[in-house]
Amino acid sequence: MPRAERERQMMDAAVRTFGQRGYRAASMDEIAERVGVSKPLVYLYLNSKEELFTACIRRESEALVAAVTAGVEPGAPADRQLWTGLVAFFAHTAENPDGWAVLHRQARTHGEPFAAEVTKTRDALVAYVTGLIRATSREAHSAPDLADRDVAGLAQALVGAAESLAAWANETPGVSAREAAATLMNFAWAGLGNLMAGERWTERARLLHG
Amino acid sequence: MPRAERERQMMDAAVRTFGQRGYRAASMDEIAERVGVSKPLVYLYLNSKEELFTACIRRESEALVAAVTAGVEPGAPADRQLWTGLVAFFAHTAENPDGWAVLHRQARTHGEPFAAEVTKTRDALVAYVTGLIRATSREAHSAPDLADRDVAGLAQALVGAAESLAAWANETPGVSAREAAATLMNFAWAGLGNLMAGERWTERARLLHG
Amino acid sequence: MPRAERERQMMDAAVRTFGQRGYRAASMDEIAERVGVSKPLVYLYLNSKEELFTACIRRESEALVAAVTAGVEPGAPADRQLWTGLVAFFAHTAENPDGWAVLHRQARTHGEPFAAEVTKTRDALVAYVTGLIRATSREAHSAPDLADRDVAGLAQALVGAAESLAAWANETPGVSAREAAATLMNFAWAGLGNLMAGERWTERARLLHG
Amino acid sequence: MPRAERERQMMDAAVRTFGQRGYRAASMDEIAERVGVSKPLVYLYLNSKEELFTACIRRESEALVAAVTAGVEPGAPADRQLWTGLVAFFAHTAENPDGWAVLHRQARTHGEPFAAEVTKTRDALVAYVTGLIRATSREAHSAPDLADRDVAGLAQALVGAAESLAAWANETPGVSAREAAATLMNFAWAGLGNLMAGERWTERARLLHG
DNA sequence: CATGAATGAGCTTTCATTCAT
DNA sequence: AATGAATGAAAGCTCATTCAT
Repeated sequence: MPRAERERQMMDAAVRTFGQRGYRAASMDEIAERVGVSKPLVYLYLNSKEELFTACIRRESEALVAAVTAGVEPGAPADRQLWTGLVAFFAHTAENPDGWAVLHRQARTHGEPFAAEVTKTRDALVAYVTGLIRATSREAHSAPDLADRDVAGLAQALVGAAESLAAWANETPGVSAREAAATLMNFAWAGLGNLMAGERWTERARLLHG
Repeated sequence: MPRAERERQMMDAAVRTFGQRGYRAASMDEIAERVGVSKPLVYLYLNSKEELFTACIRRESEALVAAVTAGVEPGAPADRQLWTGLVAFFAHTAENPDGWAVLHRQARTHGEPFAAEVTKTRDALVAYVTGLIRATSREAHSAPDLADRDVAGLAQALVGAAESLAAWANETPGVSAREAAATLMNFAWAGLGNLMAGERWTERARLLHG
Repeated sequence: MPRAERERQMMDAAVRTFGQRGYRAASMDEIAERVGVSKPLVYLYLNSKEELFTACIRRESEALVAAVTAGVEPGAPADRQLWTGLVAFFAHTAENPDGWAVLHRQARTHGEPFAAEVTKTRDALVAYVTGLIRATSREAHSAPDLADRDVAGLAQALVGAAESLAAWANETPGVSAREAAATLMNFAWAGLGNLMAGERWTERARLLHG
Repeated sequence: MPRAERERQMMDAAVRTFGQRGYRAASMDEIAERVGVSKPLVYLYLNSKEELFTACIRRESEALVAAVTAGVEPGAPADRQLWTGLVAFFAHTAENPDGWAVLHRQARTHGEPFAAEVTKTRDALVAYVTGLIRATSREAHSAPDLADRDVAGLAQALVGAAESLAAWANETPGVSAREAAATLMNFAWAGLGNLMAGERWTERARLLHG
């Protein structure tokens, strides 16, 4: 069997094992056994557990970014971009639960150098969402400028909500990617719109019944 | 030194160690050393690594719920309850980063029986938020009823956004609990309000520029 | 509580624990707990696990020898002495299964210095049986003298048979001490008698149908 | 070195170590060191201390049964079968003192699941002896039938006597297997013969001088 | 392209034993 | 007469990693 194919098999097995057991609890024995090869071959191709895990993180990061990117129409309005991006995101996490577990749970839980690796990807997604919010802000030019930190916080909130909904959608039978995306759009978009319009919730005057 | 105090010290050390290293990577040696006692004493008092971790999860869960509960005025309107609850939540996670790491990251990452333990607490918080959304829905009685699953998804999104913002606030210097809470209220409340009013974002007719 | 009484309680608990678990598997914790006292008290009174076990062996040895001795009429004929001694032996082992387990199983299994301790007692019993056989030999003075080693072997066989029957009687419901003793007398006595009479089993000419 | 041979070496070392020290006191370190390999290799091949001990018991059981079986002529008269079986038994235990210690002492002393394992083998031997006694009873058809329990007791006594003589022969220099077997035959056979003939020792009328 | 054989280092856990009171 | 607090030492077991082929 050619090396490239073997490596792919190994990464597949590693993603499943790391995703289900975690970095520490996963054993190289189990990974080798899942592939049906001997452990030395795994070491020959992928050098060490740490490198293997890092490679998994990188591969799954790239796959996630590629999936989301493929789902987005570059020139479309911001809310359309967000919508299609979210649908792609939820579809991808639903199809790759172990890969998503590696990125969202395991990599961030097991310290350096893994956390840094996945943080890069997450920051890229947050930056993309930040850009969408800024773009909206420019489109609705009547609005007062949002401070950088506000935008950053909003993007974090949106991405966190998406992550939470991804887990919820995977656990709840029958929730489709579109449904999860719709839930998030309904939840988020009006809030963003109001912010653009300069309306804010405050302790004194509450927006809803104000 | 009396047993009760030693046990508290041990739990403190355990929360720090588990929070920073993860369940598997944390060693009983390190925990004992942090307390300044020998390992057998840790086992004498807390029985096993698994029980110790479970005890940490339980203690931190109770502390978190207690902090949020203490921050909420029971009779207040839903948005006020959400606001004060969020401030309490962000304040607590900021003051107890390791406890929060144990709950949010480690416990959910290391499989059963730990995940079940923390899921109970998270489900309780989600249920509380669900209740707030339902209460809002009743207050704005003009609105059509939201389906159960919609409410559940919204609550998941809100809790996920809060979790994400907690991490962000802890990493970003100078972000206070009130600021994090305000970001989330602004993000979320108008969206909820629109939903109550029967307005939804759809692919065809977009709310924002509609 | 007076020391003597406490020591007796401790020995009782130790005999039960050692008898059931073995020397290594028995823990001082368990023994102390069975008595309902703290471990330091056990050490204060009995010094160490090794001394405690040795004390158990000695106490149970003495109790066994005392029971058998009490069952024997000194002036009686050899077979009568054997009979009453066996009945006493089987009765004692049935009433003190843990003590018997300490002597027969545990002490001989766990090396020096314990094996030596119990060997002394067993050798005394073997010597006593040897004496009975010699006495019989003198009574039946028509017989040719038995070699020392022959007598020693016979005594070993008899004692081993008794030990085996003790275990069998304890495991088999409804087997009384008298029944066990009768089985052994029937098994052994005629063989001894024939030996006294100079008749031996040989490969060529078999006694039974000879 | 090929695995099969290493495993044999390990079992040899384990039998020696367990036989001399007992199950609990034997350490995997010592066993590994005796073989001249590292501990992990022992675990890789034999899984655990418990499995290793069980494997030792089984191997030694089979070896013992094989030795005795090989020594017996199937069609021969009962006393001849007993004689040759005993010679084989004493020869085997003399050649394998550690294996015999594992079976006779250690396995029966350290509770389940080991006791059950060796009990199976011992019961098989007892059953074989029981068969011999029954066969004798049939050959001497003039005798009244012996009750099942009587036969069982006799077989236990005979096997116990053999076990005791095995230890004695191993400790006493110069006692051959044939000599030990002769001692036991002389001791036992006449007793059995008398029983077949319906003569029993009783408290009142003693056979010997009757 | 691939593996059988092997290990150093580290982990959780247990236990006999002591000290201060 | 008695104990709560504490530990040094060792055991069973696992795992990432390598060497020789």
